[in-house]
Amino acid sequence: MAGRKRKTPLKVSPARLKEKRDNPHSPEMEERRLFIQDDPQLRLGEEFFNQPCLSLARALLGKVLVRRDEDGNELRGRIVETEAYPGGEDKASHSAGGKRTERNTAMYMKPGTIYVFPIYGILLCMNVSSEGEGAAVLLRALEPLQGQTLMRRLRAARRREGAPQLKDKDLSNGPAKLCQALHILRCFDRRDLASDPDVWLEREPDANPAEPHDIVSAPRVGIESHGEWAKKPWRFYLRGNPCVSVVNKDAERQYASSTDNVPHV
DNA sequence: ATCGGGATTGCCT
DNA sequence: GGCAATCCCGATG
Repeated sequence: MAGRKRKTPLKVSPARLKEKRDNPHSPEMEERRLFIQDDPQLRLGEEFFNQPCLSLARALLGKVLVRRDEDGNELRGRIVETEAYPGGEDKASHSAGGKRTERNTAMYMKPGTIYVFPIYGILLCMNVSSEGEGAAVLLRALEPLQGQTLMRRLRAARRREGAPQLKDKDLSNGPAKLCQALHILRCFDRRDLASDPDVWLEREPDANPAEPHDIVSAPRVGIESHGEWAKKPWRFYLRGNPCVSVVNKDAERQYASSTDNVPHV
């Protein structure tokens, strides 16, 4: 497929965009989808992943995770929420204290390596290794961009028969949900995002450097038992995005916007 | 060989 | 908001 480029970015007010996102069949969403094409220029290479854990966790926000299945269908979701697990002293990390096991091997592999681990029996979570010994970033939520119909089918497998259809924003708003929606499997563990044919990352097709992301940083979720480490504000998400799994109002009050989290008043 | 717990989800009240 | 589901992994004996 030839890489068709959009001439002018789609301009929609945030409130309007939120409304549109909830409707997968709105003209805006259809148009957005049409402009998404397989374009090698967009794929992120190994240099992108080679940065410190917290830095990578922020840099991943807005990037597009792409999954190409065996029939050539491409599923796309924009990363809207991540968590950093730098390892070392961090008790919440699978690599705490430099611990190495069969399961967490991928955390020690080169930046850009995928770490997939099973949780609660049936579910999976996906991480991306960063620079640093045993450091990785957990992907927690995506905003579906392409392939919503297939995502809905993949997600329906675990749900009660006759349950109402999932809204777009509920397809991948959680770490295990995004693995289901993009058909990320256990066998993807230890694969390289920079070179794998089935899964990769792309830049935002119409990112505007003049408008940096409004990033909220908050404590990570689901690790309350790890004392002081549970308080570190190492979860990052795009403020106001409807696909974020858990909104932290305290964190949003405490910090003004932007990419640097300068305390506000 | 056994045992305890987990970076969650979905359904029920 | 509560709570069961579900099983693999890693630690321990």
